[in-house]
Amino acid sequence: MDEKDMKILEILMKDGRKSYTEIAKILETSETSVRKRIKRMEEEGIIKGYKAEIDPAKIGYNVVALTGFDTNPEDFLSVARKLCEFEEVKKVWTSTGDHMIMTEIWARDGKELSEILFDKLGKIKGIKKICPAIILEQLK
Amino acid sequence: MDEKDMKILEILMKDGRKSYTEIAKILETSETSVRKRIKRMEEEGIIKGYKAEIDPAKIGYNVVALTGFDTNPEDFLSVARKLCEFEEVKKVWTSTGDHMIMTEIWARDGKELSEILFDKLGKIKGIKKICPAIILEQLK
DNA sequence: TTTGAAAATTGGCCTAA
DNA sequence: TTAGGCCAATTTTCAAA
Repeated sequence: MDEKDMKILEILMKDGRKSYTEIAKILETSETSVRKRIKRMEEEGIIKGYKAEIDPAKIGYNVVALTGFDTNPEDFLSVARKLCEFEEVKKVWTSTGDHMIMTEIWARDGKELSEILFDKLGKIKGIKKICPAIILEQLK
Repeated sequence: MDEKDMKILEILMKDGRKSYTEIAKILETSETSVRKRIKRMEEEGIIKGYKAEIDPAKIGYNVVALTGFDTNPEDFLSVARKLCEFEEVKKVWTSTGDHMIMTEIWARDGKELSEILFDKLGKIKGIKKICPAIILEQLK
């Protein structure tokens, strides 16, 4: 990890499809150098992958909620792992603060969110409290 | 937006660098069809962009915090916009729930997080309360 | 670092539904 | 009018020298 690696990452964080050639042009180096650095960073897990960013509302997911889950301490990890298995649950973090588990959940509308939270996820053993915060807008 | 578009999106959400050719092979269709659909979805803003996913800890950002901000109602939007300007603030959402503004903030260590939150961001006019939750692990 | 072949991208033009 | 087939030119990728 040097200066050059860092610059490559900055570029790829903004545009994950930028070609090796273009990156090389920006850094004033060779395509080979850039490619080998990226390959290495992928292998080392520095670059975990590449994702297309989708606008959920434009494909019918009009309700996205940051949702905290509180659990009994002993069920904490099993609940977190279980949450990962659901397609609707796009992100799962364990964290300090108000809630031990934080998630991002996509739903088509409020009714569907309610079903996901309270019918599907609410049945997971060990959950004591569900705290949804509906996202109004993603500014960044 | 039909079935085929949806399948393309699912693939690109998992691997944003997959080539048109490969996607076409998976869907058993032509490269042209895939390419034109992706172009259209990019133009319509369904696909907002492509991003490399970086492991923050592996590049020295050992402390990532989901941080809620409370503001006076009249300063709400200006604070949210201001937060977007900081390099350390990777994501900004406005939301219902406990906090009107939620963010994801990267720092090298606890000391740096403290400086970012209370020296830099804390000075933004209108902020009433800062509620950081340090991420222990991103499971999904 | 350079070189060259294979693969992917891109644009234009065309047809069919 | 739109989705997609076809072809040709260019660019990118990737491995070997």
